[in-house]
Amino acid sequence: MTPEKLKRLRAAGWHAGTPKEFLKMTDEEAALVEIKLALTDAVRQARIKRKLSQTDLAQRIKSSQSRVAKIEAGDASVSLDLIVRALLAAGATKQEVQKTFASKMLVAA
Amino acid sequence: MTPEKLKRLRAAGWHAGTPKEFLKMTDEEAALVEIKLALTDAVRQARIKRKLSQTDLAQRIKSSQSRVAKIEAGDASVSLDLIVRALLAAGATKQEVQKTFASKMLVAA
DNA sequence: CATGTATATGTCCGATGTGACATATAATTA
DNA sequence: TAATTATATGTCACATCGGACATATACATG
Repeated sequence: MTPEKLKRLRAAGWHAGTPKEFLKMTDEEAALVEIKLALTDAVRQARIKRKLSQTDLAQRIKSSQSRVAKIEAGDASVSLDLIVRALLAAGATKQEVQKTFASKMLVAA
Repeated sequence: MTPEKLKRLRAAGWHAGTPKEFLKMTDEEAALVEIKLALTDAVRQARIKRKLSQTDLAQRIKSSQSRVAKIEAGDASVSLDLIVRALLAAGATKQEVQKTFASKMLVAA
């Protein structure tokens, strides 16, 4: 976990309060957050690649510019469902989404 | 879309009402549903592989047996977040998730 | 630097998801 | 087959999410 990423997580409201509480996240919780962040990055990349504004993308998913901004900021109030809907609407394929999921899974073995 | 899959989707509450309305799902919506169903299958596979009961898995994600049953049934009331949390808690590996997706895609393509 | 355009952030309340419970129906085993 | 254990399904009060709006800030480009 880089300081950079930690900073971003905190800014987006992922910490419960103190650093200790933050660090109490289980491996599974941490993995879910990583999956989400990887997907939000993918949303921004896909959107920019297709020269869409946040407002454009918002219309495609029947949402608002502010919510798209929150999606891309990795805001804690955004569900995985919404992130994936945005990603698909930004033109990502099913396969691309799958790849992101799989690549972030914990390798237990 | 096989009749089999259509039946399952309807049973799980995915149709809005009439078949026409059901078919009005956009490609993105349909893709999201397929992703969800592939992941719910992966949850069940991972859980059984590790000899966990639904109750066991429920405890791991601080939920209830009934909700785990709904996850695995592909119930429409279950979020992608919860599905992925269950998948991680069931100890699914990258390989298992990829395999599940791969098998789904053969049918979907 | 003013005007337009894109993005970021906070708030609110209606919509949706969730754990828990009750209970039904398998599936397993004594 | 009775008892036990596992899974399925419906319901509901409560929690979380989401669209919309206001507004701030950044970035163009005339």
